[in-house]
Amino acid sequence: MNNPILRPESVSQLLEHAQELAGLPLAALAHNLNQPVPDNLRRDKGWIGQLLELSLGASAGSKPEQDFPELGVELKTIPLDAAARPLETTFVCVAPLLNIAGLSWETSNVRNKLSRVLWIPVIGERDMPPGERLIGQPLLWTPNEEEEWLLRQDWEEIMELISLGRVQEITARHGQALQLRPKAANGRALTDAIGPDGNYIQTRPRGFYLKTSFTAALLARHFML
DNA sequence: GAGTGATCATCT
DNA sequence: AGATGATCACTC
Repeated sequence: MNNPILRPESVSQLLEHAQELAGLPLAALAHNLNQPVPDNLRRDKGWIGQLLELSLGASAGSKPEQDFPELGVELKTIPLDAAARPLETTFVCVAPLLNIAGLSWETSNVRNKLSRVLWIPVIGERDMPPGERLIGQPLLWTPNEEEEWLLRQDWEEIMELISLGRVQEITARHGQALQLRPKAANGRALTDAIGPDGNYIQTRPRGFYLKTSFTAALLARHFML
């Protein structure tokens, strides 16, 4: 077992730690870290992600930054079924709905977060107890030209609609790789956005998510090599 | 409320 | 069965 708590000093060290976890059931990792193991994720949706953050020494917190800012790496766990297909979309970051005039893809939060991602697959069906799910081989990924092009097209299209006051028209069907969906504590959570007439409206906070077809493809591209 | 970690619950 | 829209826990 690698040393928890210590922050990795280099990307290679981080990757080594992640590789040492491969094959381990989540319950074993949790026990080593003195963490409770829930029977299901219904009330602990972030349990797996937070367990891996703790194990790999990621900075906890709610700052809109990468998990390892000094390394330029974002950590993401991704649930896979037995066929290595993603069971869920991947949350990237919240979407700005106001003051977006000067934003560009190059400086966007989406591009920053996805510029380098350490993917930690977690294998297990939805009905499998979290503790029994297995940690898979990690993948350090940077979007290739085609992937970045796709992400950029989607981001620009979605952001244009938002800037035009059409956020309420955007559904999860927009975009090939990236999609916009609600991201909130519940349906009563509201925030300001631009309305159809250029005025302010109240709407649900939104987040950018990677579609499963995109993450499935990027995982396949690497693991089939 | 806004951000982090995400999966749940329901509809098609 | 897979995707969409809704929701859970926690921190600040």
